[in-house]
Parts: sequence; C-alpha cells; structure tokens
Amino acid sequence: MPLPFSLSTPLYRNPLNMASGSSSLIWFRKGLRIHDNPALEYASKGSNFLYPVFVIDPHYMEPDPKAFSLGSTRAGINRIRFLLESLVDLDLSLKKLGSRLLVFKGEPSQVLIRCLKEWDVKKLCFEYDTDPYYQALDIKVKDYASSAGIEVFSPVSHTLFNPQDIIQKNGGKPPLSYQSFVKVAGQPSWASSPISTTISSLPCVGEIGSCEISKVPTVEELGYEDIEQYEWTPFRGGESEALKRLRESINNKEWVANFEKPKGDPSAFVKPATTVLSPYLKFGCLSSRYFYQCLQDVYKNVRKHTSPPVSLVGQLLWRDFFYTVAFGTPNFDQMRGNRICKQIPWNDDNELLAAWREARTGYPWIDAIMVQLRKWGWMHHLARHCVACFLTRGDLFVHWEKGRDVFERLLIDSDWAINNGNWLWLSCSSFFYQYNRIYSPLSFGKKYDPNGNYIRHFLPVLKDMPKEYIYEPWTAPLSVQTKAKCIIGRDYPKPVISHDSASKECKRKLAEAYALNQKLNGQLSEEDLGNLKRKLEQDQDQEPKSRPQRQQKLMT
DNA sequence: GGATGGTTGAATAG
DNA sequence: CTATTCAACCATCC
Repeated sequence: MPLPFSLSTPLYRNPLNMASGSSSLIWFRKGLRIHDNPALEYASKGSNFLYPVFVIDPHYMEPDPKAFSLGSTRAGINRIRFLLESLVDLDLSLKKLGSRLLVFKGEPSQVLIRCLKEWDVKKLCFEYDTDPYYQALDIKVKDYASSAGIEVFSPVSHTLFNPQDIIQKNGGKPPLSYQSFVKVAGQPSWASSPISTTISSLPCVGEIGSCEISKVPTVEELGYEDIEQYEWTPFRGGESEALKRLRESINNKEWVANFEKPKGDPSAFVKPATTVLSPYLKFGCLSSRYFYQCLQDVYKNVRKHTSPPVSLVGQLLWRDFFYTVAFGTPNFDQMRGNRICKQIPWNDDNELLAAWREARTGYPWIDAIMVQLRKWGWMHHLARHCVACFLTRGDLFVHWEKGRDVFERLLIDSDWAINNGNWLWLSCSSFFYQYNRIYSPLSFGKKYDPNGNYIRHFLPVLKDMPKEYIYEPWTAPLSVQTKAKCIIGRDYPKPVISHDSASKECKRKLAEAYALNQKLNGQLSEEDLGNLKRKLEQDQDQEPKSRPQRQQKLMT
C-alpha cells in the first residue's frame, strides 16, 4: 500500500494568501503523525495559517527525584525520550511540508487557551481521546473554545471503532468479552474506508506574537543529568521509524499470514516474536487504520491466513476492546468503585513489591523479564503475563494496582486502557477468572528457552550457570555455583517465596474471595474486605504447612 | 438452571 | 507433538 502522503514536495508560500484569512490550530497529543490524520487534514483545509502545537506537561516530562526510576512523576526516562524523538520526527515532517511544530511548556489547557486568545484562531482541531487525563483537559479547552465562538473538530482516529458508538449499540454498557465486543462492533466500516488525501503542503505558521515557543527539547534540556551511562531502549520514537518498522513486518507476507499471538516466543529478544509496533500505536506515530488496511492487503494476496483473536488484525481488535471497556467503566483503573472488578483483599507488602520491581525475586525468569522492562521499556506479551501473574494472584498476592503503576511508568508503550485492562485480566479481577491456572516461574520460560539464553542476556550474573539450574539456581550444588561464579544468596538472591506453597496459598485466598464476592453480589464494603483479609491471615497461621516460606531476604 | 464459551496453564499419557 | 486430565472459575445465553 503506497504511503498516503508525500514528504518530497517543496514549499511555496503564496504571499497573497497571507494577507488575511482564517487560522487553525492543530493540537497534537497522541496522533503524532502526518499520515492518516483527520484532525490535521481538516485543520489545514481552507485555512491560511496553521498553528501545529504540542504542549509539554511538566508532570509528564520534568524530572521527579522522588520517583523510583529515572524520569518524571508519570513516566520513565525511556518513554520520555521516545516521545521527544517522536516530536523531533514530527517537526521534521512538518518542516518538509512548509510548517513546523510549536512547542510550549505548561499546564496544557491553560497554554492552549492562551494560544487561542493570542492568535485569533477560527478552528481548533485535535484527535478525540478517551483517556481520563484528556477527557478532563478537553472539557476545559472545549468550553473556552465554544464560548469564544471557535469551531472545534475532534475526530475519533486513534482506534478502529468509536468506543462511544459501541457502548451505545450495546445498550449503554461496554461489552465485557472479546466475542461480544466483536459481535456488537460488526464490520469496521470506518477503518476500511479509503484514507483520503495526500498532504503535499501545509498552510504556513501565522504570527506567533508574544507566546513563548521553543524547539523540541532534549532530555538534558528537560533537566536530566548523568544519563550517559543509562542503558536506553533499542526502540526509537517517531512516525518515520513506525512506518519503517511496519514495512519490515508487512514485507514478510508469510509471517503476517501465519501470525498467532499465543504461539509467540516470549524469550525471543534478538528478533522479537511480535511487531513491536505497540509504542508507535500508543503515541499515534502509526495510524491503527493504516496498519489495519496494510494487513488486509497482505491477507488478500495469500491463500490462507490466521484470524482474530490470534491474528495481527485480532491484536488491533483487542486494543479497541480495551479502549471501549475502559471508556465505559467508571474507576476502571482501580479496584474500589469499579463495577467489573472483583474485590480481593490483596496484601500491601512493600518488600515483596520492591523485590519484584527491582528484579530480585530470586526467580531468574521473572527477574530477567523485569530487567528487560527496565532497560527496554518493552517485553513480549506473554512475558508481561508471567510477571503480572507472579506479583498478584500467582505468588506474591500484591495488589494489581501496584504492578500497574510500575508498568505504566516503565513501558514505552504503556497505554492507560490496555495496561489497566491487562492487569485486571491477569490478576483474575475481571475478564478472566481461572485463578488455578498459574504461570509457573520455572517451566513456562523453560519450554521456550531451555538453555536460558534470555536469562543469561538480561541477568549476566547467571550467564555461566549450567542450563540444568538456570531457572532454579538455588538448587545448584555449591560447587556448581562456585564454578559459575554466582553464589545464591550473595551474587543473586534466594527466592523470596516458595512457588509451590505461595501459589497454593493464592488459590485458597482467591477461592474465598470469589465466594464472598458471589455471596454479596460484588458489593463488598471496606469492612467486608478487612474482615476477609483477617480471616485469610488467621487461616494461614493455623495451617503452617501451607504458609509460603519467606526465605532469607536478598543480598545486602 | 443447564449448557457453553472463554486469546495463550501444567502435568501426563499416548 | 497432541489430546486428556486436572479442578472447576465466571458470564452469557437459552
């Protein structure tokens, strides 16, 4: 499929057009792309001046020394850099079309309103966003715009479907299973419709006035120091990179046609088993509609291909599913007050949480995945399942909201709807309820990677451990540990819990919590939860055999 | 109320 | 490598 835009056309400004006329403002948030960007197209159509604006929210971008990893209050440094790279790329593409990106700093709605006042804008255009952060922001901006008589155009173009439409079609509530979602959604008619225009030039930027604009800052300019030795994610941000990556995936028609998500290898890291387009979809460097149409093109030209939910198109539908449920569910990102979330008395063990977060649970498969998260900001979907299950219902019984926070910060593709949806899923709090199916921190990784190459790469301290012991190094005889230059308890921690007993405990707790949820029809008060928590702890003390063995804590 | 389906578990038998 | 068993969940549909 040809690119629906061209970056090669030189710019000719027509001075006659500059004499007077209408100004538009395109406000970039996600949707950091030129191709298939309805808000950008509408903003540029019939306008003499176009102001392309991005506002840097300090909460999202500026260093927060109190955070548990390098980064801001809301984002780890890898995602911040990915965003900056995406902005640089966007600015470059805009320049090729005769425009440029205007970058501001501050509270976004205040900045926007000031711009609108200053520039006499007639049309304000921005991609509709279902995330609560933007929902709150957009109300303020829209309120001002309508009071000032400014036209607002805010199309849904981040997803294949409009979540609002699907919720309406389903009687006001979002469908809660994938199958019912697909049934209600029907054919993606908008996503199948032709991607209209080829943008060959854009209206020039109008007078800036007294507004303070800057270039896209570097991470250093944002105030990050001592970053030379930081191990950065291998994935670079931006639309150009997204389209290059898309092309590489699409070119392998056989691979696209045979793609089955659950069969992918989570331990593949030299060449990941998936497209790794998620960070580009998250920031809208890649249009989900364009991706969808490219996939349809491949399917047309092969004899047979896989189908949703496991196919690549299926992955896009899952994305829409989570966007829809998240949009239609109040308090989607928490347990309390969340209609679809099981009320479970998770523990509040900060030591276990820290061991998980800092890759020192003593289970190499789990710790290697957490190192990949820290360094790459990306792991395979099934690897995410393993560590999420381990933290919550599988072993540590820590609240899923805590794990969600860690993912939200460190993933370069972290997406509010999808991240929360998957944590609800993996913790058996919603969507999925088979809590006796627990990912083994030993055998699950072993079946893909018996030699432990993934572990050796991300946990080099274990690189010389024989493969017989690499998934459970505490069982290696001391002579073997010595030879591998890795003494368990000194160079690499002992397990924080015993998987066998901990997972049994988790199943027992979940069974009781489920029973109470059923009895009370999901309406558990804080008191009910507290009582259940106490009861579960008492039962645990009365059955010392089944208590998870807290072993000696980590290296000092 | 019973049948059915649910993206992706583990252990075991053939 | 595939099918069965394990133990048995929830939500939905009829």
